[in-house]
Amino acid sequence: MATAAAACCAPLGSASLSDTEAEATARVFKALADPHRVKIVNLLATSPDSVCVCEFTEPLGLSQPTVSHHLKKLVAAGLLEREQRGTWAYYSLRRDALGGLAAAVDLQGGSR
Amino acid sequence: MATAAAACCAPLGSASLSDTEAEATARVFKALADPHRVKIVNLLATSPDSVCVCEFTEPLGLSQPTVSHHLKKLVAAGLLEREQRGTWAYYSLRRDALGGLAAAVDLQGGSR
DNA sequence: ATCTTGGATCGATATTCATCGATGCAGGGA
DNA sequence: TCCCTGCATCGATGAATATCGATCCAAGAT
Repeated sequence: MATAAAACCAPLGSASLSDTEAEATARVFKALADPHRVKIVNLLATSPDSVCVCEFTEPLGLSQPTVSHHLKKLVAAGLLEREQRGTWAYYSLRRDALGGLAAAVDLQGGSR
Repeated sequence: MATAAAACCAPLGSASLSDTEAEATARVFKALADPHRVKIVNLLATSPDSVCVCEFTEPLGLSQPTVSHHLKKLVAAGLLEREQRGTWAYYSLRRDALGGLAAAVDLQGGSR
């Protein structure tokens, strides 16, 4: 049985995916189905510390409300974590969730 | 360095993702950002042979044009392969592409 | 208390997308 | 040749989404 896959979504190679499982899996993919959100994840993946909202707007070339919108979607998908420090909001990558997604996509380890 | 990641898209953990790379990666995720397409991939992943279009409509509960629409998106993303056999069109899973995606998502192997 | 600043929410808008009926098209009989 | 069948494309429609300006709220600082 897979280990981290349950932390994210059902593996693509599982015997028979229920409609609910397919929806849950699609929801995680949908969170990553935007270039800006891919870049957010990439920025967080390459940063050792959490990053505050104000540091995203410039590399993304987006307004602050739009950045908040994308961050909210990634948090809702379980891929990011939010932490408030005084006036600032810091976001960090949930690397276990990303690992779970990788396991769910991998047909070799995730299912068979 | 990663091996199969290039066959799909740039890894999420790469040093610095360009806008073009982020778009390419998001495009693959977008192909899987639909419950019906997730189920199509799951059906193909659990089937040893390729599957013809007519076999998808019933388990998906979709009309034939809609199924063709989804299949076309998955082929365009490089995840499926199409083969014509007489009157029928058979689709199969490109398991190497899915493996490449898994490698791109995996922060351990894909980038570090 | 007032001002400033960071960030979330709201409202509006333009674009993308999923879905299906109708149609077109190619291949295989009869 | 004509019909039938499987599949792709077209056109239309309703829903979801990305984006931003304006606004609101909370937390410090003066």
